[in-house]
Amino acid sequence: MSEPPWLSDAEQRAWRAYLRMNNRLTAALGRQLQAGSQLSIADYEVLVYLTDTPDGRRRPYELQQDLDWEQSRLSHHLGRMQKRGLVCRQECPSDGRGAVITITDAGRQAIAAAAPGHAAAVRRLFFDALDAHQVASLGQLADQVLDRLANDDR
Amino acid sequence: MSEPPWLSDAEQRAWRAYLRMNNRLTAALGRQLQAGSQLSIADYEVLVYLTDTPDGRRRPYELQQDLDWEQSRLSHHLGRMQKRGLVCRQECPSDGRGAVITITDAGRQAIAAAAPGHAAAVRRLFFDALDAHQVASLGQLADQVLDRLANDDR
DNA sequence: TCGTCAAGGATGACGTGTCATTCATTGCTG
DNA sequence: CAGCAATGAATGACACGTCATCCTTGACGA
Repeated sequence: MSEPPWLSDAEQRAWRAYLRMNNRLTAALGRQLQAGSQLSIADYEVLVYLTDTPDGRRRPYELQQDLDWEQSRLSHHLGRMQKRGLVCRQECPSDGRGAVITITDAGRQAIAAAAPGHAAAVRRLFFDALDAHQVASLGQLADQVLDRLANDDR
Repeated sequence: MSEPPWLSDAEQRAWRAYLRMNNRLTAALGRQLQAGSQLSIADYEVLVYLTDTPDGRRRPYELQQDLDWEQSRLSHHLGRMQKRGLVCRQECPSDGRGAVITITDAGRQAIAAAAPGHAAAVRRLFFDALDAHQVASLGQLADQVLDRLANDDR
C-alpha cells in the first residue's frame, strides 16, 4: 500500500522540465495571441467552441463542459467578453433559469483573424520540436493521467 | 519553408488532451495543497527555492531565475507572502539597489508541513499513471520544446 | 399541489498575473 | 570624475480565477 514518499531524481527532473515548459509555452502562446489579435488564450478557447456550432450559440453549461472550466470562471469571463462585444448573453426560451451565449460578428472576425497565427505558433513552438511518435506518446500519456485524475477518490 | 497551416487530427487530439490534463492536474494539485496547508502552488515553489539554500536567504533576481517568473509577478507575490509572514524582505548590504528575501520560521513550518502531502499527490495523480519509459520520454519532450522556445526568434 | 431539492447561472470579495512605468544604485566610458 | 546605460526592484492599474453565496426555475415524489 505504501509508495515511496518522494520523487526519484528522474521524476524530479521530468516534473521540473514539464512545469517549466508549461510556463514558457503558455506565456509565449499568450503573448503571440494577444499581440496579434487582442485575444487572450481564454477568449480564444471560448470562441473556438462557439464557432464549433453553426449558429454560434451555446448554453453556458455546455461551454463549461467543453472548456472544463469552473462555472464561475466561465460566468465572469463571459461577462468580460460581453463587455468587449465578442459575445452576447440572452435569456433561454426553453429554460427560464438559463442563458444562451451567442458569438457576435466582432467575435467571429476576431477568431478568424487570430486562428491562423495561433495555430502556426502552436506548430512552430511545440509540434515542430517533436516527431510523430512523441506526439502519439504525449496523447497517450495525457489520457492516462486524465484517467487517473478521474478515478481519484479524494 | 512553408508548413502546413493547421494541426493534423492527431496533433489536435494530443494538444487538447495535453491542455485538459494540465488544467485538471494543476487544479487538483492546487486544491490539495491549499486544503492541506493554506499554501498555493506558487507559495510552495517560492518556499522550495528558499529552503534550497541552508540559510534560507535569496536575492529576488535569483529566485526569478529559479522560478522562471516575470519580475513583477515575483515582486507582487513576495509582497503577499510577506504580509502573511512566510518570508521577510530586507535591504541587501552589498548592493544598495537590491533586496534579500529570507524565509521565516512560519515559512519553514508551512513548507515542512506541506511537502509530504504535495509530493504524494504528484506521485499519486501523475507518476502513478506512467511507467518509467514514459517519464523519461516526457522529460526528453519537455527539453526539446524548451530548446525550441529558447531559439525562437520572434 | 405543495415541498423539497437539484440545476443553471450571477455576483462580490479577494488572491493572482501582466504590463507599463518609475526609481535608485551600479558599472562603464570618456 | 561626470555622464549615462544597465540592473535590481517596487508599484498602480487592470485582467483573470476561485470561493462562497445567492437567486430563480425546474423536477419530482408525497
